[in-house]
Amino acid sequence: MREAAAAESRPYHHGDLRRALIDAARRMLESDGPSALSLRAVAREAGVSPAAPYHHFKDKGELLDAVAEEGWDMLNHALTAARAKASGVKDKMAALGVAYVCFARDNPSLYRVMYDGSRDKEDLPEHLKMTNDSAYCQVRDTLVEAGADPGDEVGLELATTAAWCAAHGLAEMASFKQFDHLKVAIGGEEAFFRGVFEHMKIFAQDEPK
Amino acid sequence: MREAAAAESRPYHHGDLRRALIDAARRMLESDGPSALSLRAVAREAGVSPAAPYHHFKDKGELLDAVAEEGWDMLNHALTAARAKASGVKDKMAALGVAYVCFARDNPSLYRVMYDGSRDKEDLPEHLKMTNDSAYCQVRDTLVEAGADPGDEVGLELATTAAWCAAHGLAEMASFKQFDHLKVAIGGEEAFFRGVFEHMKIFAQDEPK
DNA sequence: TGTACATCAGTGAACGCGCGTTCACTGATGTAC
DNA sequence: TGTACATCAGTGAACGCGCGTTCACTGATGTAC
Repeated sequence: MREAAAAESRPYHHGDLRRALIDAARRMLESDGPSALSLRAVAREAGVSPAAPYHHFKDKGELLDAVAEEGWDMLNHALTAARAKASGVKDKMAALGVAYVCFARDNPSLYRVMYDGSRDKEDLPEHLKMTNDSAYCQVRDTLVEAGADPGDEVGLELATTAAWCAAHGLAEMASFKQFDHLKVAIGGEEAFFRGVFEHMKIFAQDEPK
Repeated sequence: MREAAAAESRPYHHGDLRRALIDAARRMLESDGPSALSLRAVAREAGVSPAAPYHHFKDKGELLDAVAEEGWDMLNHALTAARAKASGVKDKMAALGVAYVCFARDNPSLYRVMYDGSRDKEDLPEHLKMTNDSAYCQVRDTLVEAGADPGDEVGLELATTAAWCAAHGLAEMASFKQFDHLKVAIGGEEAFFRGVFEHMKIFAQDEPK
């Protein structure tokens, strides 16, 4: 229906099929989940023949990579916004954490594709650490602002990693029904996120109360 | 080869095909990854016709569930052992965390199947919370031993969730090459795990140093 | 103890399916002269 | 400004593949008498 209508009005040359394919992929992703993301289905959704994508992507993997990269960009922007909006230095880390988890909640399948792609390569995208406004660097810089010692490289990397792991862990867990009653008891989903982060000191041994 | 040999000596009735199928699945899982886990491939690996598994499992999902459940059992045992072995109360939480991450490192694909099954149902297995020696309960009880207030139900659940998320996050991250240099700098993988956990207080706001 | 028979747990062929990818093709576009 | 031609970006049919599942079947087992 939708595709047929698009096909009628579309000229032989699409204009920006690459863009259209990525958009189609993201649309399908959030409506049908990652397992429904076949190259053929994406072409179908974009109203184009199964062979057309090969003029823009070497193979299915390359399309997935493009989708994932857009996801990382979106995540960066979400964190930038959260960081800018947070009032005090003290609040910034929690704000980053909540923004991270909200991103995953709002784009669950995209989030999955981002990490699946990385897992296959056994490495996160390079630009995560290299680019200055990358998500990783924003967490690290915020930690420094909050008082972490920028001279202690290993310590800082560990802390950044710890924050990232915590956020990722919650991001993956938060969608389980198991926690619904907790969210209610606490007064909302964001409060739940903050509540979890507040307890993240539990593994610490060096600062007994 | 292997299957052929097995087929020669095997009688018409297998004896315990259910067990053999789960074993075959786990073998394939760790050698070829979760995406290679088709019902047909499992039957092949077990040296049996593609239709045979249907006498023991309703469908592919039921086999996967059985595999996942075995995974949860193994995780429970790993945590029990770690908890028993840890010397002081203070060390137990870290020991649990490290044991959790090591389990995921040693059984990466099984770990994946455990959570994938849960994600589809949007809920973790029921027995995770119900059974007394479940992984979840062990974390919770250890927190109480370490001084958490068992009367504050919500707080305790939050803390347990926080610990679980932290461990899960690290478990998924730890396999990325990105962290190899950190592991070296710190002096080993386990030290890296402990180092990350030690920084897990970073989201805390209520206890400024 | 022997036998008829129901039941259980396999077989192997077949079903339809959607997939990723390739191929020879053709319509549209842009550029050199 | 007009035209020949190379290049680009589509088409649609076809390839081989492995999948989950079903089916009619058969060999092995166990049980009632």
